[in-house]
Amino acid sequence: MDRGLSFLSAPASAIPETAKRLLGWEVSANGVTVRLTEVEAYAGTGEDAASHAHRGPTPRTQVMFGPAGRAYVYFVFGMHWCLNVVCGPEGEASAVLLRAGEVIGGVDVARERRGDAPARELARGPARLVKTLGIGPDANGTSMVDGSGPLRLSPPSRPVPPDAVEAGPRVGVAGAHDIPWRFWISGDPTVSAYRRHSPRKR
DNA sequence: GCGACGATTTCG
DNA sequence: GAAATCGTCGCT
Repeated sequence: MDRGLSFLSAPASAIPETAKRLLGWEVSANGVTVRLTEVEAYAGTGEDAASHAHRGPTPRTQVMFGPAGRAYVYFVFGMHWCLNVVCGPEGEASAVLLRAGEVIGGVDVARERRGDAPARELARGPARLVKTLGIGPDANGTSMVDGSGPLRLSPPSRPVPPDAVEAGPRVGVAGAHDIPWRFWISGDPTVSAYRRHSPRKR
């Protein structure tokens, strides 16, 4: 893996650092380019109660155990899709959830998919980001780094200074509130709002 | 086979 | 605050 992407394959224990380094990277698909402003790190089996891979591999999480640089796309709440970049060595599950970004290319195309929304809200939230990119379940398991799939991950046009990165608890997770594995660019208007997990009513 | 529960968004 | 809406996974 070239183009400065080798850090994606770092050991799963380094997943928070890997997530941080993805801020400012650009994701392109179907005519839209998004600059990542908010991400979350998820570790593998037994290490992270909030990770889909926490209890070991399942049919859904198979791709998380594969090589780094592939897309892990999952369905949530009966209506939304979310996109992760699979990280770590093959066999170890870890991934970075792409939570939000700034649309820096193809704003008109993004608007067609998202409807009339302020520019900063086009990719503000993981499901909105997926919709803006025009991808879906077909992208699950495809490479984001070799051009063979609809997605392409590229280095930042502008670097993000390390001191511009803030960290906090992940959004909407049921447990592991003590783990500050959500990272975002400080003060960026495209970063989504923090919401704590809300249990369903009986 | 069944049922509880989401790494969310949108509307009221 | 609460609904919408359905695939997944563990088994109450």
